[in-house]
Amino acid sequence: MDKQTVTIYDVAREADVSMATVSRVVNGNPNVKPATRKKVLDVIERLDYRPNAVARGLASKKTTTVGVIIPDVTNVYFSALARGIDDIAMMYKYNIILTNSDENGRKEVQVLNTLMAKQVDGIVFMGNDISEELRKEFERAKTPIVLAGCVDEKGDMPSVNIDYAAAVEEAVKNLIDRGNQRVAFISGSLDHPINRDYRLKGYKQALKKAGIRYDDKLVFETDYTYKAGQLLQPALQSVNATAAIVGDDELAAGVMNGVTDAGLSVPDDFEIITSNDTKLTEMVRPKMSSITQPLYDIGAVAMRLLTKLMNNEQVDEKTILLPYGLMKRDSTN
Amino acid sequence: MDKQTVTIYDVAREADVSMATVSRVVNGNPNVKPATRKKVLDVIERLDYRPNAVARGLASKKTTTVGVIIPDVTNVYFSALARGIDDIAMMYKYNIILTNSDENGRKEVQVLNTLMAKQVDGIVFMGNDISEELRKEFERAKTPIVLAGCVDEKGDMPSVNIDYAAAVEEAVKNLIDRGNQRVAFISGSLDHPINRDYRLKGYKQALKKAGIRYDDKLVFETDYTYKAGQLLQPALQSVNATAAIVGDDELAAGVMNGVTDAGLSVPDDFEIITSNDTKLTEMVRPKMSSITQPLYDIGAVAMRLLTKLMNNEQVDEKTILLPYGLMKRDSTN
DNA sequence: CATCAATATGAAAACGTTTTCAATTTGATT
DNA sequence: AATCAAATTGAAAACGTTTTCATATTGATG
Repeated sequence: MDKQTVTIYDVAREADVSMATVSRVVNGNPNVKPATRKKVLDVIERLDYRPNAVARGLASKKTTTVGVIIPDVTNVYFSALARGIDDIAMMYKYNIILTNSDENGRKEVQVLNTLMAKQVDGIVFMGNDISEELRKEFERAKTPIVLAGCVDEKGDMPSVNIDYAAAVEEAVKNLIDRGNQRVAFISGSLDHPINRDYRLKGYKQALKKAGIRYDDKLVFETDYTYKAGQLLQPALQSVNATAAIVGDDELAAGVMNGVTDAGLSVPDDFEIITSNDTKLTEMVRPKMSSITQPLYDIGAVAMRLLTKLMNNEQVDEKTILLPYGLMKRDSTN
Repeated sequence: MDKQTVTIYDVAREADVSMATVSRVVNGNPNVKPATRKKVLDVIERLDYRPNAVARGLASKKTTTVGVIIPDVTNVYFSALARGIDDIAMMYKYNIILTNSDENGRKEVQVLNTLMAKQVDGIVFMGNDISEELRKEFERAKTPIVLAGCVDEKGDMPSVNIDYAAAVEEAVKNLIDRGNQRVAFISGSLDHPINRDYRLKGYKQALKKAGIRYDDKLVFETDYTYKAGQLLQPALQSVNATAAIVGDDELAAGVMNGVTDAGLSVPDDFEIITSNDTKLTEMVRPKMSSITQPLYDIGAVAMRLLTKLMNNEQVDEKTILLPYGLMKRDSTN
């Protein structure tokens, strides 16, 4: 009934060697005579011995597990990053402990502590904001942490992103160039640095270069949800917006459907550019033009960076910006 | 530089008690005199002691971690289940190690073994098929395993699903009742029991009850991808299908867009019912009618069931069927 | 064949907890 | 005051590895 586990000690006894030797062959240490290695391997096979990773973790102080804090796996943007993270993690023999934070500061702190208690070798953090409390926890953590799709206000943590300001600026310029004088800026909370310090900045910059006066009535701060976007239509109409740059694809889909459901035509009456280029952009009609981001790669590169940090390898640049683009689809002319 | 960790031993020394007592207060064991408890708690606070979960896992043979095998986090259907799993896991103080399997049998087996090596207390498995090899691994695992959104051919593993056959039958009947004589059946591989033994069976049953002859030209076996669905349009037209029951929402979105992009009208020329009721159904236009499944709940209930199994609690029913429904939206008349 | 360096091995000490069992203290009851 | 049960505590043995250090063993070299 009880799990009759076979331990390294059993193998050692059967193979008539010491535990140390078994450990060596299991870990591929070359200092083992081929004959001994074979003998041990045979016993391992015969006994169906599987090393206990927990014991290993205790002894070696390495768990080959990394923590991943994600706002919500259900969100296409984040799950794309998560996939990149997991693939690279697996490639380097790590597993990931995945936890949803709902962007809730308290939950984030708590989850971080659990992960540290579990002795993860590193952490990838995704989220739109880093609360002061969380930052403090990050600082006292001895474990390497990298941010993915998440900007660090103070700019000192390893991170992987695109240049959101430049991307938004380019997108907005694109809309203005086609004659849109009143371009709405729709994003999540402006408390989030990514929105306040990057996207909005790019937006303003584009207006400025085009000689258009900034009008804060055109700035919409909302939830990152489909529903929230859909409900925005009347407000957009009331400020005479003819186009919008939107910070999230689900949100953008909501905006677009709100607009079309109200009888307007996208892109003829209203143009939309969204920000994350998830597969959702291709599934809605019209297909949404978008800033393109290498989502999978952001996760993958973040994880790769983390492996280097965990290995104490020299890393040249801790703040990585990946290239972005602009993909024209059918929500713009 | 090296992590200067404070251990239970440090606390014991400072508080002038034994490790055993510290362990007791940390674990909320009631057999500790209040005064002692306070003394220990104070030292813990002062030293900022954090129990090492790995050591704890080794000593107690419990890791409070469960493994989750998922085909692809990026898939809305599965990520919805995953979210339910994680929430309940967290509620019961478990963490989840999440690994993508890509439905690749070899990878599944390998991942399962890694999870077992890491001594997870339980496993939730999602996937469309259980290969023979995998089944064998499942059987020799001493760890409880539950299937979520995944039918077990042999019917002996704990699982949480809906009654796919009945749901599909009802959906197809719905289409037939509105006059559709040629209803296409579009799903993923028919090698998967869920398609072959349940959905297709429900489909045939509905035809039979309506007195319509089964025509295998109307059965389309394809990938669960948007693209695959989109490319199906010519084939659908060539067999004069006027409606379809589709096994996956992304796939269905592809089918629908393929049809509309070809100039046909949904639902007037072609009706569609999809199967998973993910949020995607609301985002496309027309919105897709769907079999409704309590996705989040399937994950949640599966995890809850797992907690019972892990605790050796009595469970009355190991094969759980959750209620389904039919949601009429705009892809049907 | 003596010597020395390299190569293989093993003994035992970590790693940081939980848990068992016995010992001690406490408090209530005569 | 004596007794006994219950409540608290501590010592030490797990848990299953890795790793250090010393010891054998081997092979090459002069």
